[in-house]
Amino acid sequence: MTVRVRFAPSPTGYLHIGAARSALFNWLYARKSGGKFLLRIEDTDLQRSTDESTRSIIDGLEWLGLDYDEDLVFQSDNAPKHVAAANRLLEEGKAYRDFTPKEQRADNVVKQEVAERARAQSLEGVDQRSNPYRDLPKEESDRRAAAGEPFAVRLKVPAQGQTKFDDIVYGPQERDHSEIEDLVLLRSGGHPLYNLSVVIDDIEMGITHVIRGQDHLTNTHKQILIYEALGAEVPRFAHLPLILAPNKGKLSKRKHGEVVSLTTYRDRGFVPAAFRNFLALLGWAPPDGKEIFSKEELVQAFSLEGIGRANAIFNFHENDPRRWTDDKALWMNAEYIRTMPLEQLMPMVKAELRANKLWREEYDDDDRDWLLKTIDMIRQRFFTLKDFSEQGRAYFSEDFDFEESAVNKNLRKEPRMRELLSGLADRLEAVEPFNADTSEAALRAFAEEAGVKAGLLINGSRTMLTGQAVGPSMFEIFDVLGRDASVQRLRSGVPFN
RNA sequence: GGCGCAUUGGUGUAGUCGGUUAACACGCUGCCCUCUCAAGGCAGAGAUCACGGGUUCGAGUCCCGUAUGCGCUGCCA
Repeated sequence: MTVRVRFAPSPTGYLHIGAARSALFNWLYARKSGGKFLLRIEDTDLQRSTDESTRSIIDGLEWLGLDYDEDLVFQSDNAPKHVAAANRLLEEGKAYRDFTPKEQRADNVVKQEVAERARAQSLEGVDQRSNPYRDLPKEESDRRAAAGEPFAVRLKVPAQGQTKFDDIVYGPQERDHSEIEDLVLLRSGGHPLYNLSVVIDDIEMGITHVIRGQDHLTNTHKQILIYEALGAEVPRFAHLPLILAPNKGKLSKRKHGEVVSLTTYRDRGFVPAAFRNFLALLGWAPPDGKEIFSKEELVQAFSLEGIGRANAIFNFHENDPRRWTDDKALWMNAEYIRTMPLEQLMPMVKAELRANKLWREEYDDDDRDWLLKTIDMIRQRFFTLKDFSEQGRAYFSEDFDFEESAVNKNLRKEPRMRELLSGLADRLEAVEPFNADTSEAALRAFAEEAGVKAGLLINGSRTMLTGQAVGPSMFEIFDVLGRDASVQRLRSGVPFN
């Protein structure tokens, strides 16, 4: 049997990182087992679904490198099949029409209301099979329907027994039928509801393994009931632990903002492979404790058995811009940026520079070697791709900013600094050839003659040339920037004004 | 309220059939390197394995209970 799995997001907003991880795990399992990874957009909630959201889901998957097989499926296209299935169950007496007038609920208070009603019911000991229409004679039901009376269609859950399944992650699960209400399959407008739709679509698509968030663990029993009523084969289930906010609460856009959106990571300079790698490690661990994985290695190492059961906390710091997302994610990204093959990094750097008008066409031919050398030098201390155009700006443009603290520390403290640097510029101008070694020799000699520590000139030069107090070795900067730019920047009085 | 699931240092995780000082990574501290900052190397702080019982010669590992968190309990998905 070939494995067929799917990622089935509802297009009601950005792609949540938790959803992205579900997609990843499904994809990994499919690739690992030589199966198919399918994508289905669950747009049955037409009010809330948007094309834009669908677009962002597809973009997000592409960014993460998760390619899907076969055609994209829109759940709404299958609505007729869902209705047909419900009608079949109705015909077979496995479902019934509920003529109870529909209750209107405001979406924002529904959680609370539902919980309260459930509490009240459990206190009163309400029987889940007590719906008066459950055993309405077929003739009467047909007659009332034909007369145009509105009704919902509910599944006739057996009064006795229980549903069981063996979750690949959470182990054996069972639930008594008495705890499950006769769930609604079709609402009174005739629209199919989630639990029906997923099941029909999963059957239709030949899904063999359902890998999804743990929030569906208890829903699974209802869905199994539908599979059974339909006489369909029940797939295997693997539920994933949830990703929680630092306060152990639900990670939501409303509360936590952009950190939960996958596109944020793309827009803020993450390398897709790095984020994918980070996501894989949230709730899953390989047997050998390895942490850095290429896509292929990840596929190779992945197994459903390695998935943990406890929810994971996504540990970001809301009020600290430097730690705006999980430390480990940031570290992982930096690790990728400084160690990945340069050829793979370059297209991303090019896009970043281009977006900030720092790209020059010569970088593709005449200055290619210079660019590679420069990128290789500065990438060592960068955390995101953004750094190439921000912290790295001085390497690509004469128009860069001086950090106030750097200027104070490295330039203003020494009153003679301006003349010293100007003197250094004179020396560098005479150096032949001009490179890291010769510029170092020249600077050290000049420092000795002037009676100052080399470090003073080195740090001063760094700030003059890059606007910053930190960065690569000064002599490598001289080498990369070249004689002309170096000398010119040393003489510019800009930061002193 | 009911039902379900979970609980190992700040975070992510490892801990096989129960067996000496609970492991790794991120983060944190210090030292080395050094022109700065990283990286790298070294050292270190931080966990009575949620709590309470029990089984056992011995429990993070098995059993029961409690607490806490999360999920479900909807004509939302």
